[in-house]
Amino acid sequence: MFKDYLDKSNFEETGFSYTLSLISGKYKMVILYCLMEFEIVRYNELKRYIGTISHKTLSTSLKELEKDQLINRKEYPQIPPKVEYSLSERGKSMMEILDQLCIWGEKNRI
Amino acid sequence: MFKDYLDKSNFEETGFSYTLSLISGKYKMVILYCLMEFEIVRYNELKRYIGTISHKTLSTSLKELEKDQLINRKEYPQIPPKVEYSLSERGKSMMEILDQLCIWGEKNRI
DNA sequence: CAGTATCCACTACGATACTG
DNA sequence: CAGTATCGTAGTGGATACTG
Repeated sequence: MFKDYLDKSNFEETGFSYTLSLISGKYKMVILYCLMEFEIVRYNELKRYIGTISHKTLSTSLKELEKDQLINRKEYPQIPPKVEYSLSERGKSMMEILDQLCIWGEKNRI
Repeated sequence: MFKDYLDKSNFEETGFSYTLSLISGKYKMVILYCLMEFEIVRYNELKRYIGTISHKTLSTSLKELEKDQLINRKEYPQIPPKVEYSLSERGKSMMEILDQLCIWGEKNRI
């Protein structure tokens, strides 16, 4: 799979680079991780859970994750507003792969 | 594995975060990838192959990859200098996992 | 050949205030 | 509650020149 890079002579076009681009950013993986654990989470719950994240970063990260179809956003038209975030099926399938990285990291930490 | 995060309440401490930290940076994966394909590569070969990378980035990336023991650096004491880089066994084992991400990316590109 | 050193530019992110 | 807008900062990478 990696050797596709050679043929294309452009790393940006590989599936690997594409996958990484989906999770780049300081908090995207943390967000995905929270959604995996809690399944359905509201905006402020997420903010409280992660703690150190700013509104701006949480907001833009969620928008990008939604655009990349890794998460679902469900908005309830009511006052006060209520929005629930959850992993999409696509997001879940990616998380399965990423879990392997976690295992490697645990085993191979120096 | 991911749920270790919950127990630790600190994403930075997870194996996942650790693994990502090893490959963070614009070109580290590209370098690792080149070493996987060509096996033994000299500094300027690497530079020529990657093309867009600057000396500074290539130099610091190689140093960090070496420090993290993902690559080997072999220096021949001669004039002009000759240095060969290659994947370590540890590096190879990580690349096997990362290849999965490549496959996912190819299958799931939108 | 295999790097360092220096300076500059860009962007990601944080803090804070404001809004429907 | 669930965001957006604005401003400021810090770290990452690029261009270029220099060296053993």
